[in-house]
Amino acid sequence: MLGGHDLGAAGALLTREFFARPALDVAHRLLGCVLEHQTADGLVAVMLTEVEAYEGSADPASHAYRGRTARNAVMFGPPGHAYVYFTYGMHFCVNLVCLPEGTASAVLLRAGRVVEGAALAAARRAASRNGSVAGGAPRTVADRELARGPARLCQALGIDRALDGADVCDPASPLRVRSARSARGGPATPPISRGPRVGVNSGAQRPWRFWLTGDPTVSPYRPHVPRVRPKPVWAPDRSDGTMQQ
DNA sequence: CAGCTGATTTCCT
DNA sequence: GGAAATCAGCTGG
Repeated sequence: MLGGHDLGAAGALLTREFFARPALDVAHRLLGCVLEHQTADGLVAVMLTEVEAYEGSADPASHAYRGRTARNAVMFGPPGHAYVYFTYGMHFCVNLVCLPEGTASAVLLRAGRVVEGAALAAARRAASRNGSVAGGAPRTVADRELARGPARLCQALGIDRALDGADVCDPASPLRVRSARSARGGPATPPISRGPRVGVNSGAQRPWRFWLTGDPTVSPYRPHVPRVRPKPVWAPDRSDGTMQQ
């Protein structure tokens, strides 16, 4: 939707105060809010449908559990900034920092519904697949799959480490968050479900994942499963008893 | 749909 | 050196 005039229901930017509270509090309030990223290619916006709260020093599943590092430094900074990290050698995930400077809680943005820039989002998602499709029909990405999962959400929005530390409360920032549209004939508070966080080991019993009940863009739940030994084999005996690696 | 596996690199013990 | 806040492709039921 292009903003012609009087989008009365268009959400205002979330304030610093909104984020200056515990992550558990911020998490469920973020559901229904809109994350948007403006780039030279255009604007992509998603309505958040799934989030997870991470406490800092008190939460063994948090990246900040063992203190400040180069990677997680932004989490210890002021609220309302994006903490973007790189994982599994290929994926980015984005969090929004909570609580005052000095503490390190944050909310992981796990999924959303694309509400603007769907064509650009789909192009980014498809491009990450194969770059160019030779001869065959390009695989299309279903609308509901565009931002279904934390790494997919970052792909659809074009988020990477360059946005680590971005202030999402600043109107001049390329990455911003708008409040949920107030009820205009709709329910003021949609039904929210909660359950254990995805893919975490320590602290898996804490039900700190929140999502919009029944929303098709919410990612499927996967419990944490440690991978088995990757290389049980070694080079045949060469009589010197040495092994590679 | 459930389940398994490879990809790929950064960070920390 | 190993695990990681993941995803896509493939197999089999």
